[in-house]
Amino acid sequence: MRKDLPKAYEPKEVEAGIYEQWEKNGCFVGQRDPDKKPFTIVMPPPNVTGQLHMGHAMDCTLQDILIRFKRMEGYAALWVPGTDHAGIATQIKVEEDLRENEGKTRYDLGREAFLERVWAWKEKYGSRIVAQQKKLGVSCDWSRARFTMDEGLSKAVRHVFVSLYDKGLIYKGSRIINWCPHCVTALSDAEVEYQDKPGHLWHIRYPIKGETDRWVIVATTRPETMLGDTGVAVNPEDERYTDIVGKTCILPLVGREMPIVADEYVEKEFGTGCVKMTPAHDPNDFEVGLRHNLETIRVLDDNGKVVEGYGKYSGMDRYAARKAIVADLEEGGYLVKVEDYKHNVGTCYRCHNDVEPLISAQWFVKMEPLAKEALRVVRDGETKFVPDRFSKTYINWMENVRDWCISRQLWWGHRIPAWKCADCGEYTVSETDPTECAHCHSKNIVQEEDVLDTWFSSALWPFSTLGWPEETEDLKYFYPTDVLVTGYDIIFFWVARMIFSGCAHTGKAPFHTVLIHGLVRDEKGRKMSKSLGNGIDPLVVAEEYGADALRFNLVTGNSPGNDMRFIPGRCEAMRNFANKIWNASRFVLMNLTIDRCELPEKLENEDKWILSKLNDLIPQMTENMDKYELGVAAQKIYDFIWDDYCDWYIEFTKARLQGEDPAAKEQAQQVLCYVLTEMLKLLHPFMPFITEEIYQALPHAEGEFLMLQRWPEYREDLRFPREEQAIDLIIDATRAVRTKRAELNVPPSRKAHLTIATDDGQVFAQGIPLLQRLAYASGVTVTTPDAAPEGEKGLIDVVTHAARIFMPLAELVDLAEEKKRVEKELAARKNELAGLEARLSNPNFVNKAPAQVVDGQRARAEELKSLIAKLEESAASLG
RNA sequence: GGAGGCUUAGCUCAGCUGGUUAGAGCGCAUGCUUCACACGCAUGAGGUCACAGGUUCGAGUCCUGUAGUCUCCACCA
Repeated sequence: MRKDLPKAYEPKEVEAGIYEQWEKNGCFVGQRDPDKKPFTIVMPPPNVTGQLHMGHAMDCTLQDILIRFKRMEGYAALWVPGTDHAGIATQIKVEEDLRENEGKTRYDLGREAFLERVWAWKEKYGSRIVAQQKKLGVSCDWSRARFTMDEGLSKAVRHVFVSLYDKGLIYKGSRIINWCPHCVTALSDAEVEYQDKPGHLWHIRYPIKGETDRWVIVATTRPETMLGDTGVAVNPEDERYTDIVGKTCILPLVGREMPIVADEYVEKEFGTGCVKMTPAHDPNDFEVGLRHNLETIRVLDDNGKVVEGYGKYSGMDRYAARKAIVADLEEGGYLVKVEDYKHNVGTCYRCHNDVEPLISAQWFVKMEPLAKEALRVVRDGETKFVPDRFSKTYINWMENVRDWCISRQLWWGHRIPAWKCADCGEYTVSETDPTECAHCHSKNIVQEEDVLDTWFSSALWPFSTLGWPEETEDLKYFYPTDVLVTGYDIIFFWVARMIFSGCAHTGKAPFHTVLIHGLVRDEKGRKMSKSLGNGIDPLVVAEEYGADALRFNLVTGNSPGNDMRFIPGRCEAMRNFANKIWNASRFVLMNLTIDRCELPEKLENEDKWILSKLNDLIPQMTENMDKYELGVAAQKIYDFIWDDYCDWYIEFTKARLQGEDPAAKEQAQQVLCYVLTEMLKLLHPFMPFITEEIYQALPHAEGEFLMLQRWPEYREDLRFPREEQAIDLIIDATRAVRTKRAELNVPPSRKAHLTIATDDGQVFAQGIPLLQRLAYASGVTVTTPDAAPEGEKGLIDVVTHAARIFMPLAELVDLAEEKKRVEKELAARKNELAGLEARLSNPNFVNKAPAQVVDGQRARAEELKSLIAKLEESAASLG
């Protein structure tokens, strides 16, 4: 047993070693056990090339707390970790690296060689995030770690693709999609971020064919797209334009003849009421175009440059083209006016360049049939969001969900398992690579170049990681999983897609609870971001204050689903808390002569007091944990350890520990040790390192780990309400004495004899050793109220509801001031009592309020009466 | 345009299904080398719980409205 703990807790010295011990002893491994209930969490897989940031730290901490709690509760707990290949993000990083260091593009290398580079990159950085997670103490089962592009997971992806395709739920179609010309790929709707940007509204004249000096004036924010205009639309109700509907106008600079059509989509009030139609580059125009048979002419290529066939504009970047076109329009007299105009522009969530809507052939998942079941499980409560409000967010999105564009023009990812036949033009979609066209048996087939959206594979994460589509033992035992913990920012990207995927492919919702947390912001409330440079590295914090302090900070002081500000000062407070526990334990160990921690036969009042309070705490914490109120539970154990155990109980035991009675000494040690051990268990999910370290120093069975101990349970035999009250009286008295002494500036060294006049003589008599130490008493006399040393010279008294306590400190007191103070207190108490009595005499209150509340108020009224009586006596004695 | 959050002590935030005297951490003030801890101990100051109504015996908590603030979704050229 180690007793020579250093004076201050040094997390750096212990954390790594403890983690290694846990890992070496297989503490994290999820064991299928038919006698136990499973509890499963799958970790949201971080980006394989990413760094651990504060958001991950919070996410991991919450999961670790849950899984450690459930493990201690006796569940067969499994936490599956892993990483995500993160298509665009990773590919961009490698491409950047390639450009910077070798001046090459991915095309210079070719697909195969480029992918080798990405895999190398993955190997290099993939392990970094794992190492970082370990520093935080995460207790996941590393033997089951998965990567989204593992063989097994890739099989699952392929299986799902084929199955959806066969059901007609995956199709390839030409649609307006969001295109990022910088990343050169399609984006799903969810990957577009809208930003308010200042721009202009250009009013342009389009001459009407066959008429002189007549034209329509259209307003646009994107003049360069006019090259692709194939019509002009007005509102059918708009009387200004009824006569021109059906006529033809001529596109300036290009000379194209285009119809003027009437469509409800156009709003009369906006701009001029005439809208140029560019079906190939605007989703709304595309829809209008379909209704009126407008041509679809693409004028921008994949890189955002004007396509061939437009003279000098061809080859220009879209912004250069805009400039040139506006200049030419002005010169030709077509430009009527330019207004400043602020509008919302879609930008790429990766590179933040403007998204270019354009028509393109992409693969889609048909969402409507899939959304149905995904909605049902949430509406019916089979899957619950915590906090509940996020289910509204989810339902609202799912009800309005649009088809999911799943193809990405990237190389890094799961390549779409579809082969196009050069002869018949049909697709062959298959789980194994086909050698011939399934339709015409031609050998002339080519696989699609594109890969799948990253989220296509993450959507399968809860079951693909457990071996699906194979019927593995893990899948049978651990699936469906229990809780999914993630930030609200990826409810649509990820949670929603896991839910419908789970329902569609396994027939079950993948988890019953989604625990949503907020973002971690900086001290000023700003999002932590690379560009702002305000990110705080969790590992730096863990290094300085300890992983436990960081974890505790991340789960307390905010409520679920709300963003939290990361205040470094709070970490310091949590570090101090860790140190407090450390020193309390050091105190216990220094005084420990026993080698087993069992409750003694004989218990003093103060022992019963702490045991009773601990006993109360247990079911409360368990309930909080069950309701995912982790911060509340953490706060409760914090308060118990600091306020009850350290501030009072340890002080209480000193009388015995430093006394002469060996039996009393041992008895105090046993209770100290017992309560400490139980506290460590309750704190362990939150602060795993320090609790384990201390546990290892305390008497315990050889080779056992705290993390595998059972979560404490409520014990009927440790309920001591009477003793709890008794000690509360002693604490009240102690406080009253201390307050008075502080008011009078009496130094602790100046002890004073206390005379306590009380009806609870026995309680106070038993408390004499405690009072002596804590209330700076040189001696204590307990008498009845009749025998109070009223009016005796040199005595001043303080009052609690149970006692008047006389101290020989009168010479320090300004009697007039003292009288004022007592009278002020008296007035306040009388006021309070009056309020209470009014309530208690109200039949409505007495009849309607729960008995418990009424009794409580009656008891308080009695207390007040008793206090007032004593205060009156005290005031009287002051003359 | 639609939805949701937030507004409680100087600062950052708790406050579960309405129920005694609204809490914490930090900061502040005063005192303390009390033999676990100055990363500490003791004591204290500091709040008309954004505002206005309503429901109720009782509202920081529930309802309605107002103001400020933040976020998400949709997006009109």
